[in-house]
Amino acid sequence: MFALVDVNSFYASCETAWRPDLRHKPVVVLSNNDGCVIALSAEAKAIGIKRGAPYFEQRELFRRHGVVVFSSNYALYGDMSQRVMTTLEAMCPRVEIYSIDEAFCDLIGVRNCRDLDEFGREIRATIRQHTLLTVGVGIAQTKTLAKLANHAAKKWTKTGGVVDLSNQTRQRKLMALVPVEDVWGIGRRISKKLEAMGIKTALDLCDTDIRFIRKHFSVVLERTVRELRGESCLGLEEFAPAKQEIIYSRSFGERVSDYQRMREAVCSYAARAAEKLRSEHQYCRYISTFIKTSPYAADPFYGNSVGQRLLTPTQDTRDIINAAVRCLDHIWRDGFRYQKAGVMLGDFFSQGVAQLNLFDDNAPKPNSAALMSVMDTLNMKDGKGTLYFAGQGITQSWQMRREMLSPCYTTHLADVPVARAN
DNA sequence: TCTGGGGTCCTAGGACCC
DNA sequence: TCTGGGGTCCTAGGACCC
Repeated sequence: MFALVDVNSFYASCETAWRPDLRHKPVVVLSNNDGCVIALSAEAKAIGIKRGAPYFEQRELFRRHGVVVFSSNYALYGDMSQRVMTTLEAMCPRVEIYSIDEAFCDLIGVRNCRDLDEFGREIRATIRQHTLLTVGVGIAQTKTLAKLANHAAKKWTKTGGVVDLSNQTRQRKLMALVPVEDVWGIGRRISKKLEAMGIKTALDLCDTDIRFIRKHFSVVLERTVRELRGESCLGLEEFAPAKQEIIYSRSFGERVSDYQRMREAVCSYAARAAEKLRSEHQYCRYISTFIKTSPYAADPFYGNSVGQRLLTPTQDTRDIINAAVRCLDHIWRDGFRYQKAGVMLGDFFSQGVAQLNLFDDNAPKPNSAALMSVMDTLNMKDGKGTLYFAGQGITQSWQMRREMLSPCYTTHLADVPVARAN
């Protein structure tokens, strides 16, 4: 038995938790670079603002309705997330953190001594008490059904935010009401195809012959159908498997047209990616760089990527910057207004030296581990960027926009204003 | 003027081997 | 007239998730 617990309007709720004056007001949070809307409070949803819509298109609507707008503040959301997960881990024997705002809980054991619905309500009350955040709880035999139950808990307020869907008659009753595109694992493309086949509700999908699904779709959808029928195919993954790749990419605050500035950005992104790699205790052998212009702009599109395989796995920022810049030099073209770049690391090893190679012009550097550890320690201590490489540049005019950033209430207390004039 | 970022899994197709 | 079969590995691209 699984419970899916997720926070309502997570990013927006993190912002209002620290601003009681904003309760019951329409609040939205923007993506990086203040690009589009990624989170909305209930009041903002009621106005008809859409998730994913570009900010600049809706600015007028926001102004008319007095919508309060925030840039995303991941330092705050990450810390609030940890508080929610810690509470869950104290209440449930096994927890899988599925994303920044949701977790699956294993209810085996709990089921023997507690009423599940009542337990769900206790989770909800405790998290609210600890964090001021409100969660929805869905309970069922499979992850996909638990997701469905959670969906129902959010949609129908009279459930009080908790739905126990372990009863099969209730499962079928609910599935008949849920459009197939709302099922976990069914995206836009597959729901279109299913609807064209006359499969419109979750119940239609549940009752479709498994051989038919297998013939027209992949094993992924087959699993979803089995899970809707109560056959558990996806287990609880309490310990996250090691990552297979690490990506660092950002849109630029303003378009980049000259090579020097692009090189600065790529060096910085490479350094960030290398930092993440070391925090995962991994070494990589594959490094790639991509750059692209805006797909929405009227001017001709250019996007390209190229990768390079090293002879020896590394976690040294200098190696990674070198490789990323060599890749950039392969794909750079003058005369475009670039919107975004990124650096990807792959082909991971848990130890550095696989085998020393006679022909490696990029051989392991002496004292590399000590140098990297000094850099990481310094940079962790006082936010980011105390110590950096010359190639990353000083002015960094390509940095992303975050014009409506809230204070990092829980992690950098010095930033929090005592009183706010407004 | 202005449209996010970071991941995973699966499949098809090509290269290569015997 | 007629030109095999089976396997692995790798990569790119599609689809999905939050």
